[in-house]
Amino acid sequence: MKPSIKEIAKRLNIAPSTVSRALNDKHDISQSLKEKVNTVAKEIGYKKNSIAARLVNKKSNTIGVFFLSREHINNEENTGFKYVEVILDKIKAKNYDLIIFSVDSDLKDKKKYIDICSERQVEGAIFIGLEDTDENTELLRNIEVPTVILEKRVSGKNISYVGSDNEYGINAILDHLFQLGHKDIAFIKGPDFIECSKDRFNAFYKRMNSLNLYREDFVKTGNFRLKSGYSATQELLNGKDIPTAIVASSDLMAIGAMKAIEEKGLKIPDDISLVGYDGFEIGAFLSPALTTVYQDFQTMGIKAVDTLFSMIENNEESVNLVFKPKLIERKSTKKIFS
Amino acid sequence: MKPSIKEIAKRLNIAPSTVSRALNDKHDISQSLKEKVNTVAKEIGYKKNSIAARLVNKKSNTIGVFFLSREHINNEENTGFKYVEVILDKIKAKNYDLIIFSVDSDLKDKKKYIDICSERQVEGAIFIGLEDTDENTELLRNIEVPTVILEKRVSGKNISYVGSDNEYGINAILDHLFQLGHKDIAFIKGPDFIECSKDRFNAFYKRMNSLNLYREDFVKTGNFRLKSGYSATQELLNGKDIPTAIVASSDLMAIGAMKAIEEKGLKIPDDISLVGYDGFEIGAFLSPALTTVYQDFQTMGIKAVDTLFSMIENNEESVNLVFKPKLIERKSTKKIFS
DNA sequence: CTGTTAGCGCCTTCAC
DNA sequence: GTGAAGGCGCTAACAG
Repeated sequence: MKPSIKEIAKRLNIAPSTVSRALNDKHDISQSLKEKVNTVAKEIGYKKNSIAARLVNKKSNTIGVFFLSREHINNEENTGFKYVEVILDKIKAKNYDLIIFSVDSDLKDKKKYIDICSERQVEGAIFIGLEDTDENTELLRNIEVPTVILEKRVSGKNISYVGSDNEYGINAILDHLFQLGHKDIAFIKGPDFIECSKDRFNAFYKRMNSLNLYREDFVKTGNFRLKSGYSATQELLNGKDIPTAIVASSDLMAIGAMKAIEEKGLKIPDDISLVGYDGFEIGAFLSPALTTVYQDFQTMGIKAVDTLFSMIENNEESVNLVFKPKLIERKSTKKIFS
Repeated sequence: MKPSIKEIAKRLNIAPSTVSRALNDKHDISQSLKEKVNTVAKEIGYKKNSIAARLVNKKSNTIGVFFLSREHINNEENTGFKYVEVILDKIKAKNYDLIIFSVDSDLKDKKKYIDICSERQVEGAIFIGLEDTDENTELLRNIEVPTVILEKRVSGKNISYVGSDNEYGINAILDHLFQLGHKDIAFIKGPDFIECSKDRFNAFYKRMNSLNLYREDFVKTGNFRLKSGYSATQELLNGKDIPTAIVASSDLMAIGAMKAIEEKGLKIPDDISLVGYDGFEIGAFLSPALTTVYQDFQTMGIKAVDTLFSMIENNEESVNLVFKPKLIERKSTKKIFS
């Protein structure tokens, strides 16, 4: 049996409530008593039962982090982890606990996200990797606790959105390529069930089509993973015509593309230009160093938590935060001869 | 006010305890009542307060995951995330909640890990990235809840260890290099406060020294990150003698090394052989594809959770699980002319 | 300053 | 089958 507050009370012949107040360092307790209490507490190895405290305080001090879409995109290749990292630190810094929910059983239980939040009494929720196809999305709109959804626009009274301007990013890439004289530009899409992935393709389509440059045979679909970029590029290079530039909607797919291009005996950027998306640090170390669009996941994660807490603590309204990514020109793109 | 069990009881004119039993699908409640209760529960949007339930059940249903050492090694470069991923899924599949603790405030609060576990009433703990320098380690030995520590050997009644045989891995690399005729082998160490990092270096030292091949000027220290591999290699290549092979104790450092080697105008593997460590998928896509030692983080994570639950649920004793990594020969190593 | 009382929301005896 | 009572460990409100 773990020692409780009562045990301390008994030993000191005082009331449990007094012990509680002493332990919580309340003003109305004498210094000497506090010391005595703390001494005994240490002696018998007392540790507060935070579950009990949370029950009476009606405050769970917990944020629920939903880390989804990992059955489709995993580990090294999941940008979600980039958020998780800072989110973790920020939330802990606020002295909140953070409980992570994942697809696996939580979803297979057919538990609605919104119910999970209720049961666990979380005070706020953050969603990473919510997919378009997720049937749970509709229900989410009515969530009662402050919520931030990353990279997917879901409207709701308590829901804030933090995301990146994908159209801006794609246009930055295209501006760059156009400037270098490219017209035959291929695109490696990400999966359709991911909003940012669709956004990127749509931006590409819109711009290219408006310039009468869009060609369907220059579009292949991957899944953000290395291998898929590799195979998509193989298809591309085995087509009738070969593009002068390839835009991959993730850095990892771009790295896959590099391999396919190299195997085909082509040189980057001399024979073909290549652009990635995400701005992973590793891109700078490749040869050639990868031109890409940098997304500041760190800042976005921090802002997500800040937003969440201003909703929780200051009752502020939900907001939409859209960050502009930034083109990083490196060595994988080059002016075309024509 | 969220609806409670009492509310349902009132509406149905029955006792709260009956509602509780109905909701928990106990045997001694009539089917018809159960249905009625569930209907009303749904109507008024009742959600169990798991905090209250946990208090009376004296079961937190929670595993604490301590994800440390992230201030030193972050995001893309932290292999810890590879564990987190599977651990997350496995624990959720067991229907446990998982609360993540991180360095930041948890540690700066000067809270001992062991106290955090007590307060949160976690039923088990997993440590990822525990550093050698962590003053908390000593205290950990006496932890009362079943605990698994990854990649660091800490002995204690309730502590299991899951790790990788680093000496085996390094020897596999050296065997491979010796077979290719290399003798002037350089080593890029990881940081000293990480046990596996030290293990790898020690294994290197031991073997090389026993063969009278060890040279101090062929050893540089990095921090597992890309950049550090890059700079370490620069130093190496600017030395008086140049090694014929470089072993980096992480894939990421090896990738940094590649860049430095290339910049120096040297070719891999013709001028210099390079070996990584970890077996990141990306290594296969580099040019040349990176020879490395593969560690099955996935399996190790799974085993860690399995071990934890056999301690928790079946009261089994703590164990030490050591996995053998596997050399993957790719294109960055080559026979030497001499 | 400290003790008494009551209750957070739920679940488990023990009656009936 | 169902109801009543009590308590998990802690804290807030009110006395004194």
